[in-house]
Amino acid sequence: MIERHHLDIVREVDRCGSLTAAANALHLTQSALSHTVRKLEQQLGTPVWVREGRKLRPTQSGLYLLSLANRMLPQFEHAEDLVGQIARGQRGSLRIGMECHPCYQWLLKVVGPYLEQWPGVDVDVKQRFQFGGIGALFGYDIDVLVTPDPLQRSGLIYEPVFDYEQVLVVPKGHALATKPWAEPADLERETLITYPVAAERLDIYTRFLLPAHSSPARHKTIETTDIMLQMVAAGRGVSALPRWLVEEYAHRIPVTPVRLGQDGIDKQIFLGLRERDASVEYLHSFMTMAKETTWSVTRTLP
Amino acid sequence: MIERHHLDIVREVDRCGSLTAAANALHLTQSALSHTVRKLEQQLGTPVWVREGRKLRPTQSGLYLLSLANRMLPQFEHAEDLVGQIARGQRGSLRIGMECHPCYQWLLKVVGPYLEQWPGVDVDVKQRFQFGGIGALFGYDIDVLVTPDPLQRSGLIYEPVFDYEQVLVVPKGHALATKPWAEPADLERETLITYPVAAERLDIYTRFLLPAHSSPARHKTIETTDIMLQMVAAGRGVSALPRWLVEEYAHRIPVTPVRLGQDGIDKQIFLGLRERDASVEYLHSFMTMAKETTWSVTRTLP
DNA sequence: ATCAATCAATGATTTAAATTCATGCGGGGT
DNA sequence: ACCCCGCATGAATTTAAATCATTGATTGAT
Repeated sequence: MIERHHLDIVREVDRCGSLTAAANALHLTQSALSHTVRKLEQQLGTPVWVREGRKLRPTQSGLYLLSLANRMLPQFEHAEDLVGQIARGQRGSLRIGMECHPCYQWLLKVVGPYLEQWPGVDVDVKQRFQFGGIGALFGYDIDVLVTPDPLQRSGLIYEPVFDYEQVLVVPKGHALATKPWAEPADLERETLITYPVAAERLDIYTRFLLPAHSSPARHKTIETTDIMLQMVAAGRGVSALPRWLVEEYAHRIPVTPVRLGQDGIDKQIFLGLRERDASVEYLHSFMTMAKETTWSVTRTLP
Repeated sequence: MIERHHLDIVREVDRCGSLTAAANALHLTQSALSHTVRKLEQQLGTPVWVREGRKLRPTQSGLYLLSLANRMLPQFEHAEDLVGQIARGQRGSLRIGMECHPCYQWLLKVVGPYLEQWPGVDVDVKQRFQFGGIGALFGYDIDVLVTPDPLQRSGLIYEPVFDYEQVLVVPKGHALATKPWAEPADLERETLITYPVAAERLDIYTRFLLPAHSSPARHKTIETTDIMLQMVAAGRGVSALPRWLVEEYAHRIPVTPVRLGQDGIDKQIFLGLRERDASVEYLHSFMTMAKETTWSVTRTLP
């Protein structure tokens, strides 16, 4: 078996030109090196160096081992460096799970600066989970979960990252656009456009329509926020989104936010992660940056 | 220090799914593996697996080490295989030194079949040596020397590979072409074309012209055999080459061989190599094939 | 819920391997 | 001829690795 140590020896002997010098460089005695070399050579069945007087000349095998050492040792050294970075929490992969569709816009703003600060961390975003976001956390499919429902389970911890108001989105000039707030009954002649998720996870149902036993005239689902707002602007329906998101789009797309009910619907978004990961530096840093980013995002418009 | 053994462990644990199974596969006790793993982990400063009940889940570090193992271990295994081949003399590099210009044509015929029989051997040919062919042998710049001068030195051995007659080459229809042999005086009005080497190494000087105190009207040098013969055919001079070589070219180029002196000049070509290499299989095989090839080459024409 | 089976961790002991120490041998240089 | 210097080698020592024996924990079956 060729061991890493053997490659160390081959490289060092080549560098130093003699066994004795190499032994010093490797913090060994000349004797130890001599023994090791002899054992290696009889194991390989071929000399690694030919002894010409006091000089050593690498044989074919020696030359090959040298090239091997020059290829492999840097890989070992790089690996140790990398594992060290992982150990110090400076490197790893951060898989983010999203249970909050509109948060994608917010996430993009967090990830940009994050990638700059953590060049050693690869970020991935997943939006579909076979056993829900929490299952994905437990199953190590993701490392962080962005969710509005902080379901407490032992082994998981949550941190609130931002609050926002969920509002109705209507086209500019719509009848509701001028009212101070919308009533559930106002939606009974409207088409409601939502992301394609179960109704239980849509606040406009659970906290607005269902309590009033109302329902919209029709219900359409659309995957992406952009198209959704285009549809609203075109008068094809109304939707429910975070206020800050609507206000951000309002520059480009003629839509207006309307409060849902007199008191509005307030929401809170949490980051969840496994307890044992809480001390991992690059995960912790993501939490911190997420909260900071929030500040600027939710306040881009007065 | 990440050792090869550690990579073995990581790979085997991944393959087997448990420490105990991996321990068996590695012919170790469960305890030994456990100890080694613990030491490795505290050396790296990070766990390689997280223990979830009795299951092991690789950490980021573990996943990285696994990919490392899958890259590195095959290289080690391949290296051992290769060194084994070198040890058995089935692989290596064969650097041939040539001190005999026209022999290049002959060499080409040897090398072709040789490369087929020894797919693990790389062949290289060198024609210029700072300290002569023998110096190149001693200096390990070459492994085999093709030479007409078998200078005996301790540590070197020679084998004759073929005999041939060195002849004068004249254009077809030349005055000398019909004579049974040429005399030194015949060259006094001719241009002599040779390879660009010292006169001491040209037999036509040392064994033909100089003993008779003759010299040609002019002396030109040309590197390649083909051009040399083209020049001869064009009447620009005469040359001296092995008879078999001239006869081979005579099909395509209108030249004729003429004996040098009544008795002709007989030459012998030797292969020289270092004594300690004599038992290397692929070198020995080259010797054998060289002799065999000779037979067919020197007798291609009656 | 209990029990047996299986797996991992650990401490003590044994075994094996690597290293050192002391010494001999031989080639090169002065 | 002499003295370094570098490599080889055998015996002693130190260090590391493996085993044995045991424990605690988890899982699956009864």
